[in-house]
Amino acid sequence: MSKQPKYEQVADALRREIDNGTYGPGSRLPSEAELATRFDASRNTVRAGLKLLVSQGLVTSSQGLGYEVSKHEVFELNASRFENLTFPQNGDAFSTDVTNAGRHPHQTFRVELTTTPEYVATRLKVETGSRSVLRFCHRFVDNVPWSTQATHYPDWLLAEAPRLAEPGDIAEGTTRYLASVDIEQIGYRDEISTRMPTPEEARLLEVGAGVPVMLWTRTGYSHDRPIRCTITTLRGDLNRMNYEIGDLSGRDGDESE
Amino acid sequence: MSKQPKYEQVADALRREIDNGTYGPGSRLPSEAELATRFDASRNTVRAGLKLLVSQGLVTSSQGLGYEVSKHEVFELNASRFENLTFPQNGDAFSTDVTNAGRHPHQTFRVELTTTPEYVATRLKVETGSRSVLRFCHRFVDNVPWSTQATHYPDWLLAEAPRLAEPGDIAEGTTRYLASVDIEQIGYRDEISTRMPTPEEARLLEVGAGVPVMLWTRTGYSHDRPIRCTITTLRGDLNRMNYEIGDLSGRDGDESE
DNA sequence: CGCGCGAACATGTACCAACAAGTTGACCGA
DNA sequence: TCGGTCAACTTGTTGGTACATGTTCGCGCG
Repeated sequence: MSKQPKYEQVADALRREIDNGTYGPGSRLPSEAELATRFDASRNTVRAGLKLLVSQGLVTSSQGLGYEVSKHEVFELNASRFENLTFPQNGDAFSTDVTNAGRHPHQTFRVELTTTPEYVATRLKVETGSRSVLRFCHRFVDNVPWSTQATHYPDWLLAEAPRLAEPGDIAEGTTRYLASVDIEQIGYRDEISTRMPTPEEARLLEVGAGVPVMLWTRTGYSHDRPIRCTITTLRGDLNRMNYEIGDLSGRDGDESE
Repeated sequence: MSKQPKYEQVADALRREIDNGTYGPGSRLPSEAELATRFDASRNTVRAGLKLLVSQGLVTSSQGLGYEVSKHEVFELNASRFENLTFPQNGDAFSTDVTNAGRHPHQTFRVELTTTPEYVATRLKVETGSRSVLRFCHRFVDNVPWSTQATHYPDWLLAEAPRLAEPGDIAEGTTRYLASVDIEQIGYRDEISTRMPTPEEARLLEVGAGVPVMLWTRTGYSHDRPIRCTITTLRGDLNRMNYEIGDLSGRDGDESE
């Protein structure tokens, strides 16, 4: 019956104990040495089992401290609400949302002129190799890295909206600014995918092994062509995206009664 | 300068060679022994480096065969199109979409009466512990596991739509059937999150380490209350979700000219 | 009192060895 | 020719050792 490798048995036993609350979120697991004794296994074998749990995002490890059971607080992103169509995800909206949730927002901001990456060029319908303005944002909540956001604007747009290329925030928000020069975003297309972070992403978002990232690409359209492409990279363990479509009058029945 | 651990150097070197095409998608990496010689490291160290790449989803390993560079073919899910509101993701739609993409669809199907899980009960606004009909679907494309889908219908709905509890497919699709008994889905709320698969999910979807799953929950509403809750578990490496919101007439400008 | 150093303990890295188990292909016999 | 066996390769599992490095805490010295 012991066809299952020993390190998997270790992982399964610990997973069960995490699930049933023996080790709650935030609590520390016994040390590798203790587990080795308990399971009558070598330290290497126990480490293999723990590595499994780490790669599944259940626990994290830190040198000198031990293994800690992960806790996930999920932040909800309402991606389809009308506010987001008119004022999509500008820095102000982020700060407001986070503050409303009783948390402390923080972000760093940077503007560059770059050659358009192919992924973005396809979506903006501009030539690969053409230039675009990149407005990049690195966001934190309570000093925990939360997401990065890179918005590209095609260079033809600069003739009409030169302030996009200026460094620093646009106080009224980019969408409102664009509307003020008669460029209105009247629709968008979202693409959502997930994968493990690249080393660069792992560094920016400070995620360890076992935490995937969610990639959210929003391409915004004016009446006749794409005007922006925003790529948001979110920590998968901290975010959930919501879309509400159609008539949801029956949604909050228990609250409205 | 060699502060970086050797196994990371191995991983980085191989990652670079995968990125620049030295090892293309589907090709095999040199064996652990060869890499050990090349990097002047022990087999264990090389294995640690390879494990990193595996956990990042870049390569897969199989006993007796070696390491293979992953290839990702992404399947697009259009989640916000109107068809999906009226006929959301029934088996027929899945088969049609996949066949249109020139692939071979396949699915197994099962109907159960279960106690409603808390996650679902919250969304259906029924009491935890109440019963619901679970219609479960395990889907394959070209015999590769693609997704699982579990749709729960609250038990009060059975009085009006008894066929939901019958085993086997509903030929015209569940949404159309519900409409025929005057229960129309007029809106829905989608929630999307991502995480590493549980062992159970890894088994059903045949994903190895390094491939996250995407969780897609759709709660459908009639005019006055939730009528269904669908939880779809998708292989993260094979799927991308799309939402189109607002007016996208400018989207396909190059095609319509 | 406070500061620093070090002991004790945690995980991280790196190596070695041996055997288990899956895959492939060559070889040999019927 | 066909079929089976086996050698030679692959990765998987498990044990061991040693030392590096990060963290905590208490002891002792200034």
